[in-house]
Amino acid sequence: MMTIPDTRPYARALDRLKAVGLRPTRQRLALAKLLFDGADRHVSAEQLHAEAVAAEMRVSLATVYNTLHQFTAVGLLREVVVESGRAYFDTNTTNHHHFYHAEDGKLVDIDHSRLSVAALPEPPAGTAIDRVDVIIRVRGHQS
Amino acid sequence: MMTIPDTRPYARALDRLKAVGLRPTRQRLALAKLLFDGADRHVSAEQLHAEAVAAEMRVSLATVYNTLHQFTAVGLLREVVVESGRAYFDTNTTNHHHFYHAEDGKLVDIDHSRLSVAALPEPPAGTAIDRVDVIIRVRGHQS
DNA sequence: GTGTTTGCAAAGTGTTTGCAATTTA
DNA sequence: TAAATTGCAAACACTTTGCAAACAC
Repeated sequence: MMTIPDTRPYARALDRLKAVGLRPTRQRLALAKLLFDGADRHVSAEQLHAEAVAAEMRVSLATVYNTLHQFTAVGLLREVVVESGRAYFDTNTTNHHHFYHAEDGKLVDIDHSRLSVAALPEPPAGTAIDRVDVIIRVRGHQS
Repeated sequence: MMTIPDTRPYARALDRLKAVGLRPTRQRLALAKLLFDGADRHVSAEQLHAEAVAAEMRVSLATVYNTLHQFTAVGLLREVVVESGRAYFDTNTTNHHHFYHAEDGKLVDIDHSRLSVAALPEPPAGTAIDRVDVIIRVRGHQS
């Protein structure tokens, strides 16, 4: 089955923004396009900003931060914490987990169906489970 | 069964340092005492520094950072990443997991035996699993 | 027009580093 | 005395904020 290429380059990004009720500003459209047109991805603010600059989209780093947080707040992105000192955002907002390769800062999704966390213990008194994150830290093999 | 109180307040800390081959300086002894004399705990550098200052132990924040990393390097501590922007260190170095309560920054251990991660998927080509971290994020109930 | 969003530069947070002075073995 | 360790202050990396100008509706 083939996909017909979209002739209006920002159409998809526009739809996404409309769907969540965020004003489709030039900057938000540009970032949404980078993030959502294509396969799922994991980005840091600096990375995304660099890409936007490389693609001649004029966006400030402050706006990239704001936008990533707004997108996260409305459920378009999910924040992944793997390293203190750098925030990653994941375009895959379904229930899933991650491999993390610290040496090169790369994340790889693990579908929820491929890993099961059995028998969750009772949370501390007065609290309820919000979400379960599994991070499998990996390293380059040595044989 | 009762424990006889230790009359030499730094004896345990001293033994720990000797065991891993770190010079027992005044600062390291003080921090080891705060960390290891008592139940397992989770601390950030700022927290530990504040405690040391409160206990009249003269230690600079830079030394607290250095010491936490040295202790981690020799296996006396384990770093727990739950929040970008703040590093936590855990005195429990056994294989276990965590509840994390973001609102008050508190961690609670989950013994390895109380939670099982079944059927780990194959790591990406060229990598091997280093360690598996499960973080269960919790929030104060609303009924 | 009115309220929202942006970009800049400044401020903030947590952490690391260079190096002279101090301490340990 | 030689080598390791400390503390300070400066530097750092990443992130957030205040506010005037620009933009969307």
